[in-house]
Amino acid sequence: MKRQIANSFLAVDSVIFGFDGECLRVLLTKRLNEPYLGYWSLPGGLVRVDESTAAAAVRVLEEKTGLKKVYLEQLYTFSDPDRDPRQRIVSVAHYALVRSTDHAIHAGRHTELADWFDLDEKKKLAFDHRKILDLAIERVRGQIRYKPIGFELLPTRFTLTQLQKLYEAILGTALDKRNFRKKILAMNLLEGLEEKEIGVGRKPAQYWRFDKKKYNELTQKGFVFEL
Amino acid sequence: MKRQIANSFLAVDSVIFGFDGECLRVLLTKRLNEPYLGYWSLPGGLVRVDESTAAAAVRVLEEKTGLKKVYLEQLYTFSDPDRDPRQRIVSVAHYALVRSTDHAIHAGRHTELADWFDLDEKKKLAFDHRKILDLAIERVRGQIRYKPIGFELLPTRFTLTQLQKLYEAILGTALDKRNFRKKILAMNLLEGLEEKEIGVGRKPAQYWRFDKKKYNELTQKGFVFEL
DNA sequence: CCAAAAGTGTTGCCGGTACACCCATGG
DNA sequence: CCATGGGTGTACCGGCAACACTTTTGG
Repeated sequence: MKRQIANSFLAVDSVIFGFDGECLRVLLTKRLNEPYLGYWSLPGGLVRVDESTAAAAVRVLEEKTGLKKVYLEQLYTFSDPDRDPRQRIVSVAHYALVRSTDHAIHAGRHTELADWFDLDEKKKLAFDHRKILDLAIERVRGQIRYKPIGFELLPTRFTLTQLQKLYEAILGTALDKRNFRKKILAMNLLEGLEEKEIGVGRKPAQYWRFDKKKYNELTQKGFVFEL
Repeated sequence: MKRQIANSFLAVDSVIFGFDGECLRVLLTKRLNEPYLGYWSLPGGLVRVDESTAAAAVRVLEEKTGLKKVYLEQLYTFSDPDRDPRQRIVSVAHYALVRSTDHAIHAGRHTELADWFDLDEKKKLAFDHRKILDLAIERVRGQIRYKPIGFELLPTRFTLTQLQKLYEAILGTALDKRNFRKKILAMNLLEGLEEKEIGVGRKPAQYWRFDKKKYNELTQKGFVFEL
């Protein structure tokens, strides 16, 4: 009954987060086969025999979205023997943070039907993917407070208002503009750029850039990011 | 060359922490076979075909130490194709916190050579187990601050000094006695017991108990443990 | 000149930290 | 009566939260 080809045991599934300026979103793909035909699911694939799961996640992500060099981290390994009705498949779930939700989806459309979904649209997903997604959300909520991962979701050049909107979207709370700016600028991790917004019918905002090098230096000296 | 029996792909390795009253320690087992014959290694074993990795970790832990019902959590999945020189084995690492280091080791001795080691004894371990151990230490250091996992390492009845010693051992810093007590007692999660120490040549200390039920209630209301 | 978002300082409060002495017991 | 660790209160300081108005641009 259980046709267990060695490497079909191990899979990766990725929770790919993007930010549209207002909401945090996840990239889902529509299943074209049984089981769960027609359901939305997390993009994933089998791990090859001589590939680490991290490498597999990177590969699958590029296959589905065309994106390379995204922030990718292991989330949790799901191993309930019944999580796939066909046969046992252990899945090492990862989560990814990508900039520019637009770019990702175009590349994905070539192969499969993929789309971005709002997080609070509590759609029913294939397999145990709802559980995986919920865990990923919880993880991102936890990490955003004390790791500067938010910048992975924004263009390299961003305004403080964009950054604040992002934090508000992820944490689900409103933040005070002045306090937010004070705190984030006090860390000295943002480099102010000369350029400003143009063509907006209002006072143009300054652009900023996250100084990853400085962050790494400070971290080694015991500094901890916290917002 | 690669004799890949299906379920031999997946293993669990456990980092089992105990506390001896002074230092945090790990339980290691001595390898009786090649490769790494004679090296110390994390206790581990293969995952059975219809068993989740969590179940496998619980089973292996009981086989090696005789302990049941310990605090056990998934840590990370290690999947470098070359991590085992014989063949590819993906390992889902867990970490466990056990009370009473004495009890654990006796049960273990029946089957294999096992012993507790001080954390800063940077012994060379088999496979990538040093990496796993280091990650586990980091994880415990991070979690002890905002999850009440410390109590899993102490007897159910403990003194505040024991608790403080534990925190100092894990965090690697000295803590102020008065501030420590104030903060932990202010959370209202410790229940003071009538009994006191006996037979010590000094003022006897009061015993306390961690009220897990109250913790769960508070947590649901948004309370977060933090020390 | 109007609409829209950008940008900017001060104050009160709470919580964290620093710090030293008396107490109860066994031997 | 001595040694040992148990147990307790206060004062200062810094960081966090609350809060409203002026500025700059495009249309």
